[in-house]
Parts: sequence; structure tokens; C-alpha cells
Amino acid sequence: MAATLNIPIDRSSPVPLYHQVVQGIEGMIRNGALEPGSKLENEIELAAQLNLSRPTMRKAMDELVRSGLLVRKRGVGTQVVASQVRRHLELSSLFDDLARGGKKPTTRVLSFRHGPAEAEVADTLQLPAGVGVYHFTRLRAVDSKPLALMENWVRDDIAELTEGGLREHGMYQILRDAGVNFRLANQRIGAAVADERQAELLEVARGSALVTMERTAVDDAGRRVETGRHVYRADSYSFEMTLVQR
Amino acid sequence: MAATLNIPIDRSSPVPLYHQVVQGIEGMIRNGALEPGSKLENEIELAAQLNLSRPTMRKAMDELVRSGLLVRKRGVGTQVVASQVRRHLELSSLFDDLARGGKKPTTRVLSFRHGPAEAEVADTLQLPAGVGVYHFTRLRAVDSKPLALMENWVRDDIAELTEGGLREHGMYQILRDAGVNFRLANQRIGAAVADERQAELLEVARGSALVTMERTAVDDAGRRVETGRHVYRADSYSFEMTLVQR
DNA sequence: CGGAGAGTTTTGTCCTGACATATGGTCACT
DNA sequence: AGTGACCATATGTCAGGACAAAACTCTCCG
Repeated sequence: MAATLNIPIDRSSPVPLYHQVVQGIEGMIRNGALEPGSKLENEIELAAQLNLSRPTMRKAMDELVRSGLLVRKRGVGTQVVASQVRRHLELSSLFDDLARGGKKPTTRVLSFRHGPAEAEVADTLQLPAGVGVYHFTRLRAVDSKPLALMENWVRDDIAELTEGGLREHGMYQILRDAGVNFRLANQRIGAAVADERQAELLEVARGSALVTMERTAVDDAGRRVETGRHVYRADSYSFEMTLVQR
Repeated sequence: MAATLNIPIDRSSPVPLYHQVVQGIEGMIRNGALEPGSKLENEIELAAQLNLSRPTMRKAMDELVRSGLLVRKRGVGTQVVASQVRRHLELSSLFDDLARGGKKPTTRVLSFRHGPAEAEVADTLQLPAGVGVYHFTRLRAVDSKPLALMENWVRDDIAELTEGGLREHGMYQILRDAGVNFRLANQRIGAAVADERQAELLEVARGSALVTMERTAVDDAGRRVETGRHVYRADSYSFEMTLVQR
């Protein structure tokens, strides 16, 4: 039995129609109205039900297929894959992640410098001549349990950073508020063992396992805005993601 | 100066037109014909140059934007972001990755069992009653240097696995040859320190850092085919990826 | 009774056309 | 000289139609 959709479409909303459909189907999957494995009506029929054109319907389903919620097979139909799809790794900060999870992250700024960049950093960020960097290290804790030790370099010609601001807000939020639109980031995840200093700050034994992450973020103008090296307590943090075959 | 495209389009090819464009632009970026930061002609003009419709051109550019090679800004235009974009984390096996990189991976099968599943595995794989699993551990090495220790569970009602087959081929290749089409995988990356046994097998000191990965893969019929726990030597392996803001 | 072929269904690709909207620059007015 | 309104430009969204290709089903023939 093929499932039909019951999604309110508001044509006067600024939200694109195809995105309303995406949200609608996502909602139906999460609340169980569409069970994993169930088959959807065909695209033409669904489009007709919602009074949309097929390309619009298809664009919505494209997104859902890409995010891994639906599976299409030519000549057969479209199926719900799983209700338990973790969101793809996002281009967001640890601070935002924690805050969304209802936690109250606190930040201690361990060091804060502003000046010319070392050669390696200037190279990584592809800094133009004369542009300096903010260089700072932070310790992030949740419920007074230390979680991450973060070292970052941010070019100084885009936004003004202050030690106080970093204590109160996530770095990404500050940069976004300053008009930076992040577009992509290159990221590398690995592992290391805690040295003396890391162990003390993160309140773990020396030699404990740490998750390491290096990231360089690029904004919509193609500028490399930020690069950083983070280490996380392995007993409290890991990276989850859903990979989708294309 | 806006760049124009010079891409051969073969309308009789079975490769979709939009994909030919994707490959063409990708090629021009990689070989330097399109420099990072350079601006492309507008969509309508590019479509006209290649004798394509705008939707087709747009679909091609959509893919490139999603993969992080291009950046679009409404009212402004489309720019090349970077030549150095790592491929997105793929749904493939370590074996394939290494083989593509020109390496010769070798596999030692440490244990191989076939029988009913433990409750936890049956739950993770959502096994129907009566379906058993293959359970095996493998040690993968490159140039006789051990790299990864892998423990996997595969449901036994889809393909027949043998110890000899696993020695010769990657697990994913065997399953694909058996007609399994993987669609998505949930994956978690973390860190740990090597215990006595891991240290010995991977030829590192006890207490060395290891990258851990747990993965469960789902095929196009929605079946959870495989789950596994892998550990990698942190000094030779890390996960690289490009995140794209949507 | 079994297998090959035809037909149906459904997604995949591609086209033309239209209007909306954000951005950046220009020009006139203050 | 500064500022606001206007306009050109380019991407964003949406419609409707057409044909291709894959996968399943059913029928017919051996």
C-alpha cells in the first residue's frame, strides 16, 4: 500500500515550496506517520496531491534522498529508508551543537593574542600581505566537566574578536554576526594521547585517548577565514555522521 | 573577466549531459584552466555556449556547489572556490581506498565464525528471526605495515562469505559482487588507546593512540547488512572530509 | 510448466518559459 | 559630497511537457 502525503503547503510563505515538502516529509518520518520501509505514491501522484509540479516535488525528494531518508529505484518507486538518520556532520561550532542539545557550555579563554601570522598559518589561510591573525586557545566545558581544548587562528581583516566576546559566545556565532557566511570546511579527524598539559586541563589521566580535529573554514567569498586544532576527551565526544551513496 | 567553458558535450553518450558538464568543470578546475577565485559566466550564457538548457546547466552547477568546488551568490555570480577540495567521505571500504591510492593492501583473517547472532548484534542489524551472522576479525596491512584491526558482523542471508574470499578481496567488494547495493551508513569516529592485544597486532606500543570507527551499513532494500568496529593506527590514518554549508 | 518477450509502471533526463529576489552599481536629488 | 531610489544582473523558484530507461508483471508460446 503506497502512502500518501498530508502536508500543508503555504504558497504565500517565503519558504520555497520544495522546502516545505522536505520539512513535511521529514516530519512525517520522524513522528512515525511514514514508517521505515513503506513505499510512497509515485512522484506524479504526490505532486498532484499537493498541487505542485513534478519538478518541484522531485527537487524535494532529491534532497531527502541525498540526506538519506528516502531511497529511489527506477521503475519501482520510492521508499522510506530509516527514521534514525543522524544529521550530516554540520558546518557549525561545538558551542552551537551543545547549546542546541540543551547544555550550557562554558568557555575559558586560556590565551589571546593578536598580531602577524607565522608562516605556516599564513600559508594555510592563504593570507594576503599585511593581514594578521587572532590566535587564541580556549577550554570548553559542559556542566563544569572539561570537554575540549581548542586552538584557533582567525584572520583579522574580517571581524574584530575580543577575549570577552569569546567567553560569552561561540566563535562561529561571533563571525556570523559580523557578516561572515561560511560555505565549506576541510576537516581531518584523528586520535592522540593526552600529554601533561592537556591531561591537566581536560582533567583526565596523562596518556588518555583524545579525539583530534583540524579544520579550515572558507566563506562565501572564497576567503579562508579560520583554521584550528581541537582535541576532545574521547570518553565524552565522538563524531557521528551518515554517509549516503550517490 | 568571466571565464567561459570549453567542454565537449556528447549527446549520444549514455552519460547524462549534466554529468558531462560536472566532469568537464571538475577537470578544468583540477588542471588549472579555472583558477580558484575566478568568476564564471552566468548560467544562461554558459548554457548557451554548450547548447544546453539552463536547468541542465544548473543541475550540473548544483552538484559542484554541493561538492564544494563552486560558490554561488544570488545577483552576483558563481565563483571557483578551491582546487584543493578533498572528496567527501565516501561509502567505501578501506580496501578500496588503499587500492585506489596505488597501494597493495594485504589482509590477515584472524578469526572467522558463522552462527547465530548475539542479542546486541541482532538488535543493531535488526535481524529477522532465524537469520545468523558471519563474525570475523581481520588485520589489514600496507607494505607489510599493519594499519587497521577490523571486527565485523554480516548477516548470512544475503551473501556467502568465506575466509579465503576475505583474504583476497575487500568485504565491500564481495558484498557488491553478490548484488548488494549499499545506500547509506551510520558511522561514528572516536579515539582510544591500544590495549595489549591491539598493540601487538598493530605493532605499536601499548598505550598508543588509535582512531576508532563504528559503522552500520544499509542496502537499497533497507536491510542493515553489516556492522563493524574498526581501530586504526593514529600515526598512519585519519578521516578527511569537506563539509558544505547548505 | 517454464522461460522469453511484450507491456506497464515509475523514476531519470532534458527542454522551454516565466517570474521572484538578492546584490551591486549608477544616477539624481538633497 | 553624501544618500536614497532605481535599475541591471544573476541566481532562486516554479510550471508543464516530452521522451528515455530500468524494473517488474503478465501473457503467450514452446
